[in-house]
Amino acid sequence: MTDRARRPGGRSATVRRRVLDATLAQLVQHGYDSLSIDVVAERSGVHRTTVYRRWRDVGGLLADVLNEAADDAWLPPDTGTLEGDLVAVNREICTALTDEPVTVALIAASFRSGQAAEALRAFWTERYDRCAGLVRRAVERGEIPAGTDAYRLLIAATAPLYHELVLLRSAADARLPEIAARGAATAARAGAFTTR
Amino acid sequence: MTDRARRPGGRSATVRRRVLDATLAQLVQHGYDSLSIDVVAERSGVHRTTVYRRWRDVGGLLADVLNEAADDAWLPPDTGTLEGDLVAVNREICTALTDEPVTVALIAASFRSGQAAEALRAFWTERYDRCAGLVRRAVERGEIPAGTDAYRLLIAATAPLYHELVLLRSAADARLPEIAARGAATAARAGAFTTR
DNA sequence: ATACTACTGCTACAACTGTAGCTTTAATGA
DNA sequence: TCATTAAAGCTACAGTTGTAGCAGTAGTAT
Repeated sequence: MTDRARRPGGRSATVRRRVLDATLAQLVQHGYDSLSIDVVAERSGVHRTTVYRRWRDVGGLLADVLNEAADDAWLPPDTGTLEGDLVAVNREICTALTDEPVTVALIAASFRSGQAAEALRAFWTERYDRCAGLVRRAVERGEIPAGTDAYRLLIAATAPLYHELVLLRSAADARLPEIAARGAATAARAGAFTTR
Repeated sequence: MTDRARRPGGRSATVRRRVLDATLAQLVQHGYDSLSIDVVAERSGVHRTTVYRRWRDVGGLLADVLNEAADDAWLPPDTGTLEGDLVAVNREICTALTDEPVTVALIAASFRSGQAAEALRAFWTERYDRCAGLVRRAVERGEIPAGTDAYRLLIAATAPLYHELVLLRSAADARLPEIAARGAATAARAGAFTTR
């Protein structure tokens, strides 16, 4: 890991690039079930044993893909109201869960790979941290009481989406983002997420 | 499946019993990662090929275990208030997710096995259906407006638990059931889950 | 009793997964 | 340019997973 930084254009770096590209391409084209070290190795032209050594399993591959993708400048939207912000965030989550295969694949992999579980946890923690500003703005506007626990509120707003789309696998209802956001915003206004 | 009913004490039935017992025992003792057709076959004394034929994969085994377990007389608690009922339900979910290995194992398996996914979906649908009575009582008491969508309310109350304990794998906070239930109940009282 | 049917047991095999040990190659630094 | 070193490539192998085809056996019906 540290060596890749020391030799940015070196062989290790190109190998990593080829392998991660192959992983994502395979995932997009043939789905999570088709992902295996052997397939990715073949597709990338990198030898099996090399992939096994550096990434250990499919979860490791996906974790690396996610770590790279997480390294962006994403910030939660600012629509002017708490509920509007939450709806916007939920719409993005909805898209990620229905259109992007990486997210669901990583959730699946997280049950079989410690690396994937850790990468996913880190990713979500970071995103929820960035969303804390959204809650702060709502407090400053006086929409919700000071002392509102940002994390609890954000979980309440987003968890129903994961529950329905990932665990229950219900048909994706387009109103889901609004309903979940409205519920959480309503509860927050009534002070249900204040810590003290 | 239908034949097992026709020959209740027959060889097929005893084979099924031995295999399901072995599956559950293995799961409890050594965890989900240790579950494989071969291990279960060895442990049950039933031949590998038989288990492969009848259950196909680990997801099939777990699905059968769950189907059997789901066939009980469970009813949601009646504490006299909506929030009390939701807290009680959440406490049960919390126990199931932290103490009982079957639930989490089935969630994990549901990403790799259609049978497991379907069994889980059916299980949850049934439980949410049974919980609808809890919402109806709250409406009759005048706690929440008529027209409240029971399913949405129940999802809002329970989803944060699954999100934190299964997906985020945060440390189990004992206050989680209360917080999630309070949020959903508060939103419901304010009419956030009414359909019309 | 006996034939019939459904299911289990058995053997063998093919494919996939993961690792060990060694050789070769490429990047680095003197 | 050349020695050093880290990482990639290669071969071979062991273990696991899943399947096909056939033989044997328990339950059912006449």
